[in-house]
Amino acid sequence: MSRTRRNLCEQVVHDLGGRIVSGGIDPGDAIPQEWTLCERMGVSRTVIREAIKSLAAKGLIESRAKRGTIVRPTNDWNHLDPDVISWRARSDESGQNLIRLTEFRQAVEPKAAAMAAERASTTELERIGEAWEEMDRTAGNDVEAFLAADIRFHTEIMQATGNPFFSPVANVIGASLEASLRVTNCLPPDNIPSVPLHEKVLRALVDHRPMAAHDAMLSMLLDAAKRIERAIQKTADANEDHRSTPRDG
Amino acid sequence: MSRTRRNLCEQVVHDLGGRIVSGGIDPGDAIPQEWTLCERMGVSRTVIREAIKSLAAKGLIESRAKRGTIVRPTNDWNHLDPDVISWRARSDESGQNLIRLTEFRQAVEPKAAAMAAERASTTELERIGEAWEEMDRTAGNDVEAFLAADIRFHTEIMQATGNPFFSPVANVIGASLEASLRVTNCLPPDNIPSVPLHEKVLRALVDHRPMAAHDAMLSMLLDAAKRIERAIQKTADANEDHRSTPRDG
DNA sequence: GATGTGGTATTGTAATACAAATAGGTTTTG
DNA sequence: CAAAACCTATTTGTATTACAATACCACATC
Repeated sequence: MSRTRRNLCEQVVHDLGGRIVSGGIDPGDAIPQEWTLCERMGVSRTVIREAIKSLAAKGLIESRAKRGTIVRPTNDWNHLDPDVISWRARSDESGQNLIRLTEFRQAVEPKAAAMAAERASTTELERIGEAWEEMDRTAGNDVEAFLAADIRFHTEIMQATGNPFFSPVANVIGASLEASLRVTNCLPPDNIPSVPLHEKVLRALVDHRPMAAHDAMLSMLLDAAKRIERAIQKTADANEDHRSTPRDG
Repeated sequence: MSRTRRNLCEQVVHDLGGRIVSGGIDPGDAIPQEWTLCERMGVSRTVIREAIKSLAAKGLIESRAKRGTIVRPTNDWNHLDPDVISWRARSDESGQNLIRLTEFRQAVEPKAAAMAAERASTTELERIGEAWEEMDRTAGNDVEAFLAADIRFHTEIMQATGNPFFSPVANVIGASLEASLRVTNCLPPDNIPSVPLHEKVLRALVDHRPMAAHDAMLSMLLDAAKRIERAIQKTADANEDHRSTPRDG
C-alpha cells in the first residue's frame, strides 16, 4: 500500500487489484476467502466485501456462494478502466505494456481526430487551442506542466468527436504519456520538437480538414512511438550487461 | 427490474445504474441518500452500499461523507463497460446511440483487423474461421444463432490483435449488433449478403494481408451502417405521421 | 456402483452501533 | 459589521454479530 488513500476500502481495492492485474493470481483461480483477507489486511468483512464488489464491477473477479471468488479471464477485464490501467502500468518491467498503449493510440486517435475535425464546436476548438498554447508555453522548461497540457490536448480531441465511446481512450492517453515520460526520462528541451507536430493537428481541426487531422495525428504518434521504442531498446541493452546504469540524464 | 437477478445487490445496481445512465439524475446532482434507498427498495444498507461501490467502480458516481453520493460527469463514465453499454442501449429511443456505436466500430475495427492480419496465430485464425462457418451455416434460417456467430467473429478478431486494450471494444460490437437486429427487425434471408463480406475479411486475415483486412472490414461496416441509418430514418418517419406505419419492407 | 441426501463451509443479507468527516449555522473576535 | 473559529447535526465509513442461501463433499441407501 504505497500511500494512504481516502478510505480503507480503496486501499484494499488497490492492493488486491494490483496483485490480480500483475499476475499474482491466475484467471480461474480463487482469491483468498473473505475472512482470510480480513485477518491478513486487518479490516472488517464489510470493507473486504465492498472492495470485492468494486473489483467485480471492473470485470476482474466474480463471486459465487460457497465456490469462492475467482479471477475472471483477462478478456473480461475492463482494460480501459483508469485503475486497471494504472495497475498494469505498475507491473510493466519490460515496457511491453507501454508499446501496447501506444499501438492502441495509433489505431484509434487518428480516426478520432478526423471525426473531431468534422464536428468540433468552436468552444471545443478553443479548449484544444488553449491546451496547445499551454504546451507551447511550458515546452523547454516545465516537464510536468507540459505533460498535463499534452494529456489535455489529446483528451479534448476525444471529447470533440461527440461520441462518448471515445472518452475511455483518454485514460490510455494519460497512462501512455506518463509512462513514456518515465521511460525516455527526457529533459525539458526534448519537448520542443513535439510542439509543431501538435500545431499541425490543431490547424487541421480548426480548418475542419478531417484527412489532414488524421495524417497529422498519425505522424505525431509514429514519431512518439519511435522515440519510445528506442528508449526501451536502450534500457533493455543496459539491463543485459548487468549493472552499467547509463544515467546519462 | 426486467428479470430477477442472481442477488439483491445486482438488482439494485441495475436499477440505479439504469436510472443514472438514462439521464434520470444529472451529473453533479446527488442520488438519494443510503437510508432513503434502503426504504424505497426494501433492502438493507449493506446491499445499497455494495451496489453504490459497484457503480462507483464503473465511474458513474462518487461518495463523500456528509456531501452524499453525486453523479460524476459523463466523461468519467466507463462507457465501454458491458453494464453501462446495456443501460445506455435501453434508453435509446432515437437510435442516436446505435449510430454512435457503429461509428465507433468504424473507427476502431478496420485498424484492429489490420493488426490481426499481421499477428494472428493459427489457432486464433481457426477460431475466427469457425465463427464464419457458423455464420455461413445459420444465415437464412436462424437469426439468433447468426447473431451469436457474428459477435464471435468480430470478438475473436479483437483478441487476435494481441493487444488487450482492444478487448473492451467487443462489448460495443455485441451491443451494436443486437441493437441493429432490433431496429432493422430483419428476416433470416437478410443475413445472407453479410456472409461474403465477412468471408473477404477472413481471407485477408488468413493470408496475412493487413491492408486488405482493413479495407474489407471497413466496407462491411459501411454497408451495415447504411442499412441501420435507413431503418432508423424509416422508423423516425413512421413516428412523425402519427400512426401510418408504412410497412413496405 | 449409481443415485439421493444431508452436513458444512462460504458467500449473501440484515441489523445495530459507533467513528469520521463535513456542510452549515453559531458564537466569538477583530 | 465582517471574518474567523467553533460547534452541531447529518451522512457516509467501519465494525460486529447473526442468520439465510447456496453449492460442494461425503456418507448412506438402494
